[in-house]
Amino acid sequence: MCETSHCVAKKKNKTKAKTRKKTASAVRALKLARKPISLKKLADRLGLAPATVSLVINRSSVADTIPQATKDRIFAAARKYNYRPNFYARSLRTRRSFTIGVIVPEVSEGYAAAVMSGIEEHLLQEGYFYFVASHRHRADLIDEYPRLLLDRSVDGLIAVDTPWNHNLSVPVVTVSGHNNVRGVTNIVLNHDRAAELALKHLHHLGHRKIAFLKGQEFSSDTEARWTSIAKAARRLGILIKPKRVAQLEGESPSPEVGQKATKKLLHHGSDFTALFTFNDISAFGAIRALRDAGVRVPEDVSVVGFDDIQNAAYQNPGLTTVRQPLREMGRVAAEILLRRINRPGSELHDRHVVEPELVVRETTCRVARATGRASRPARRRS
Amino acid sequence: MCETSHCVAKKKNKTKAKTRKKTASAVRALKLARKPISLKKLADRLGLAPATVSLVINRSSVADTIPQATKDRIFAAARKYNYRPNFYARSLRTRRSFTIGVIVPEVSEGYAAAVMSGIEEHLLQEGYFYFVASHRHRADLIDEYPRLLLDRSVDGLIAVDTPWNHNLSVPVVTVSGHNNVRGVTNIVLNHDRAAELALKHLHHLGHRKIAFLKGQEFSSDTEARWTSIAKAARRLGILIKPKRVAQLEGESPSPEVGQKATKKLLHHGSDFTALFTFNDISAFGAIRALRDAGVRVPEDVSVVGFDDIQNAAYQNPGLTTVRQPLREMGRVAAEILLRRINRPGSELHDRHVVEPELVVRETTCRVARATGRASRPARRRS
DNA sequence: TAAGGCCACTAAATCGGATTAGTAGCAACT
DNA sequence: AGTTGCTACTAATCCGATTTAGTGGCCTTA
Repeated sequence: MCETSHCVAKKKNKTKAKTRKKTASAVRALKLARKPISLKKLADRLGLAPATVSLVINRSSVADTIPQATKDRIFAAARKYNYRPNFYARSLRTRRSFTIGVIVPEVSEGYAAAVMSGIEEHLLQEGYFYFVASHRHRADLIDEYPRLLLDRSVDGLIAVDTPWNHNLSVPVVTVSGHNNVRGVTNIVLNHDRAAELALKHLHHLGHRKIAFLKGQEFSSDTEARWTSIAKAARRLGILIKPKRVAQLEGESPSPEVGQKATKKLLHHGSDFTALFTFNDISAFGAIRALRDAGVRVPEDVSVVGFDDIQNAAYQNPGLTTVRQPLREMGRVAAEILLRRINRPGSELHDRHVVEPELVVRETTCRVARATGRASRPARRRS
Repeated sequence: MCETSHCVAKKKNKTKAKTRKKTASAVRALKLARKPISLKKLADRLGLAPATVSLVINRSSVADTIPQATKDRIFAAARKYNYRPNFYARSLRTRRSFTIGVIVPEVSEGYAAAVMSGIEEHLLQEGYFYFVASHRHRADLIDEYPRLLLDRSVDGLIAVDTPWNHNLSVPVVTVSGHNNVRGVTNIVLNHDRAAELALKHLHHLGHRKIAFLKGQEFSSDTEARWTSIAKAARRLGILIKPKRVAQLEGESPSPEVGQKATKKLLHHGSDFTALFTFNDISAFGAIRALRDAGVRVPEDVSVVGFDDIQNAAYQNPGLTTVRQPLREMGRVAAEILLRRINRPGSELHDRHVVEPELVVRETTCRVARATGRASRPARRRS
């Protein structure tokens, strides 16, 4: 099957090379492309049975005894008439679609986009295509899309940052899903390590009063991340005061949610010298809120983000953040999924852990010596 | 056909509601979902012919004379056995896939992601799914993907920011494509207006020495944008010195390319009080380069970006930029495409123009009075 | 010369629906 | 009594491949 698609791809390239030379044949090829020739007609032209042509083109072992001369004739004709197998007919028969479904909260947002990029890289290279469905955290869509995708006979599913409790008939891999559903492979970050990296960094810089932006309820990373933070904090002797914790609220993938949460923190007179946010996007908003309140970053408050999305590096100041290897997570997800699709028997790990990395830029610095609490009482504008 | 998918969707919802109540039936539904029942078997159970069931389920007008009682029986059975039509069988017969292909340079980049988000919004709501293929500016992939997608029997194609000279057998809509291929609808920004907005703004602020970051060769907007800028500059009496123009180079979708180009500008001793970049991403890089060279933004050099991607507003300082309604462009592209697919006869406009909007934030300000040239001779670090 | 084996294919079933032309049965009308 | 018309369906073909179980012809070998 895989061979088939390769073969087709090759054929096409040759056709292309040819059409480039002659305009006349290019036009013909174009016309033919309009209404592709069917296997049956191709066989007719060749004076062979469809079965023979099919076997040869698919390099089936049944065709081993067919002389090379005939095979060549068949390939030549396929090229000449620009034969392209009808995908639906083939899928109908083989019950394989070489298509997978990808479910994300929102395409236009850095996190999912980066993961998708990794997914795509592996998938397209293996001859698969993928459907994207973004649910924008709407419960009904989270429920419906898996079915809709299944209706489309996807060979497998990848759910990114999406709660998952379906038990489907096709292999499923989740990225940062934290539900334990049997048969689902989870690609997850080592959150313990991530929390440790961030908090150790802040601790080294002298920070003790650390505030947190906790993720939205619906984000599947929120719980795991928070548990890890609590653990790491305890280990380092950092006290997490409820007053210094704000939860992100709202489904918008924009920095505003971080800005709002931070405003709330400031409003409640919480004092802190550092802020560890749930993701980079909310860090951007947080920095904006801090600046608006006359708090300097990092002189008054250090900020550590999470994810290291595209332009975290190009914020001003450059954002210190915990990098998730998002692209890699996507790629690994695709790899594992394809392996499970193509080797159904193979043993199945229910999680694959990837490691975070601390990227120190310019939003963190040593806590101000004099007071030990750099943040002045928040003075909110407007 | 459309009705069909609606019908199926509705049916599913009901099933769902039911399964929620009883766990037993939920399990059964699940088991059935594993190996969906076929139309033929369903018809057998009903003691009817497959044709009848098909006609009723698809609400064909041929079934008008069938008594409601029978129809109800059929729907009830479909629900009970969780009948879901095989998508490939159906597509094979009807030659409609309710799938379209979207070709973008790179998914994980703000521009394409925003457009995709708009595309998706309309598409999914109309019962379509879409394949994404990102070519990363590789010529071979730009050439190959349309064919590959066509092999998958997509009903139409949307090409985002991608040069296009294919003449395909399905409707095609491009977003910011600037090639004139017959039968292809182009969604384009009013670049004349965009250039005018940006330059007038800078002109009003007293800027006369304006530098430009021109887009990469491969970006399909580059030419049109540049032509518009030249026109607008002439009208405003702004002289465009070649020394003040740098072209973005490299295929990376990261701010680095803007940073590099700006460094070059500074390195060549170009003096300017404002910089108009090709897009926001490169503006981020440019600001970084300026700051690294000890040039303050906006006090020494004003910067205007282009696109208004997600966190342009959350840069520090907030980026003044020309907004493209990217989401809307995607949505319109999808709308036009579906219209062309579903009403092949309808008249076909070869372009649809959308309007830009200037978003003034904090990277532009009045040119320094004293000298009329705010930028100090560039002193590069490292 | 009968049996066996190989070569080069092919016939036919199948995947799961959509669709068109038709038909059996009955009532109403002329 | 025959025709028409309607109701309620169905038979059969088709979409375009894949795949299994052959098959006819020729060459060996015992």
